[in-house]
Amino acid sequence: MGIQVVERTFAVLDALSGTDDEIRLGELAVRTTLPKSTLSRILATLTDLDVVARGAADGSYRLGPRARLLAGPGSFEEVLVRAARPELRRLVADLDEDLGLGVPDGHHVRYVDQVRSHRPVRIRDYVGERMPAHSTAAGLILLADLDEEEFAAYLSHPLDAYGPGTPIDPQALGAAVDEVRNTGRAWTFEAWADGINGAAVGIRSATGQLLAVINVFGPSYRFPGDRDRGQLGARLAAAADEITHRQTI
Amino acid sequence: MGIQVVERTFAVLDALSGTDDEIRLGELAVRTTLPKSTLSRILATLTDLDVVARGAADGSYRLGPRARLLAGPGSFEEVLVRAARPELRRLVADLDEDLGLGVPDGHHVRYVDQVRSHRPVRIRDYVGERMPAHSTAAGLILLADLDEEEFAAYLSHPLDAYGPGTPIDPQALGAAVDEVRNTGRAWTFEAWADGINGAAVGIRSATGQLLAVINVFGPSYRFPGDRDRGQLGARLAAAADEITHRQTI
DNA sequence: ACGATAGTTCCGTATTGTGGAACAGAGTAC
DNA sequence: GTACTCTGTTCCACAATACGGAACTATCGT
Repeated sequence: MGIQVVERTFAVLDALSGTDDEIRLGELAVRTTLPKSTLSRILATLTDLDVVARGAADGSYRLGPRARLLAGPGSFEEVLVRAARPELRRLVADLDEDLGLGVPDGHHVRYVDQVRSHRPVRIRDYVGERMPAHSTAAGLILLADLDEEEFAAYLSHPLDAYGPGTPIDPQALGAAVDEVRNTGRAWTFEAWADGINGAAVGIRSATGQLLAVINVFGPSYRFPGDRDRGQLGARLAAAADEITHRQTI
Repeated sequence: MGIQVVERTFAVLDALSGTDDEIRLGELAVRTTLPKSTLSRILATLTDLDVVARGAADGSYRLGPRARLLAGPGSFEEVLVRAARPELRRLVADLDEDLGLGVPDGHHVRYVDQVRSHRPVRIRDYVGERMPAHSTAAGLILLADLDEEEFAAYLSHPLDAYGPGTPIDPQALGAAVDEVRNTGRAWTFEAWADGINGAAVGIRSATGQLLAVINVFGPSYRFPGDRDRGQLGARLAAAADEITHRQTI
C-alpha cells in the first residue's frame, strides 16, 4: 500500500498514544506484532527526532515532546468541537433535545461538548466527565468499534450498574454491541441514570476511523417518545457525515 | 543516522505544523528540499494514515486528525499555559532565569511550558517530559500536597538518584516535604542533574486545589546565588497568586 | 495552438530496511 | 558462585523497498 516503514512508525506511535504510561519494548512488540530488532530501530529513530522519549526504566518508551507539537494550534478536541458545533446546533434545533459530543478515553467515553435545547426540562452538563462505555449510548458506539480481543478485555472488568437499564450481563452487552455493529446506531434506556434515554452515532474520518460520537439524551417520558427511530437514526447519521465532510476537505 | 524515510516524514510534518493553512506540494518541496516524487509518495502514505489531509485545492496538504490525536487530550493544559504565560514572562524578566510550568502526572511532574531568559547559559527544554517527583523542585510541591497515605505510597517505590543532590533517603525526603508544607516553597540543589538548582511554588485554583507549579531553574553557580530567598519565594508566590486570579476558577 | 508550470505516475536501480542470530546485561534460582 | 532465563541491543547477509529522474497529465496564460 504505502511506505511500509512509515505505516509501521505510526503503528508504533498509536501503541504509545492514549496513555501517559511508559511502555516497554517487549510490550510494544506484542501490540505492533513487529520483530524487536525492527521495533528497536524505529524507536531509535523516533527518539533521535524527539517524537518518542526513553522512559525512566531501561527499554521503556513514551511519546516525546515533538509528538505534542504535531497537534498544532488547538488541541484535537478544540478543533473537533469547532468543526462539529454548527452541525450539532442544527441537529438540536431539529430534534429539540440536548446532545453531547463524546470521544474515546480508554474504556470510557468523555464528553467534550454539549449543546442545549430550549426545553425547560434538561439533562445536566456532562462536559469533561468520563463514563464507562457500557453505560451510555456513545459508549456502545465505541465498544462496537473494538476488535474481539479488545472487547474481551473490556468484558474482563466488572460491568457495574449505573441505572436500571445498564447492561450488566456480558451476553446482554455483547448482543447490544452486535446490534450497534449492524445498524451503526446505539440506543440506551435508563442505562446511565433513572429516567434518561440516549441515542448515538459515530463520527468518522474520511478513511473510516472513529473520531467521536454524537449522543442525544432526553428524559424517558419524551425521548425517543413516538418519534420514528429509523428517521431519527438517519438524521443523526447525516449530521455525523456532514461533520466528517467538514473535517477532511 | 536513523531510518531515512522516517526522518523525511517528520520533516514533512514539521513543514505542515504550526499553521492551519494548506500548503502546496511545490512549497513543501522547497521547505523540505525533497524531490517532488519522493514527497508525493510520502504524502500519499501519510494521507492514507490520516496523519495528513488533502486541502481544498489540488496538490495542497495540511495536518490531518490523526496528527492531533497523537497529542492527546490536553485542553486543560493549553488553557493553563495561555493563562499563565504573560505572568511567567514577567517573572522571567524579573529574575532573568529560565522557568518551567509543571503539572501533576501520577508520581511524576510533567512540564507543559517553558519560558526562557535571555541568558546565554540556559537549561535545556523539558516540555513534555516527566520527572519523578522527588527529583525536582516542582515535584516536591506535588509531594507536599499529598496526604499521608499517598505519600507513603510514593515512598514505597525506590527513590532513584538523578543528580548528586537527589533526596534518596525516605527520611530526608520526608523532611524536605515537611519544609515545603510549612513554607509553601521548594528548593533543590542538584536534585535533577549536576549543576542545576531549582525553586518552585504551586499554582492553586480559587478553592485551593493544586493545579500546576512554577519551577525556576538555573545553573548552581548563579542560582539562587546571593539572592534573598525570602524575597525570591515571595515573588514566585505573587506570580502564582496572579495566575490563580486570572483563571477566575 | 502552444508553452510553462505543477502535480502525479512509472519503473529500473541500488540503497535501505529487514529480521533472525548473536550478544550483553540484569535478575533469579539453586 | 554458577547456571539459566529474559529483555533489549547490535550485527550483517540479503531481499525488497524506497528512490528520484523521466515521462505523463492537467491546468492556466498568452
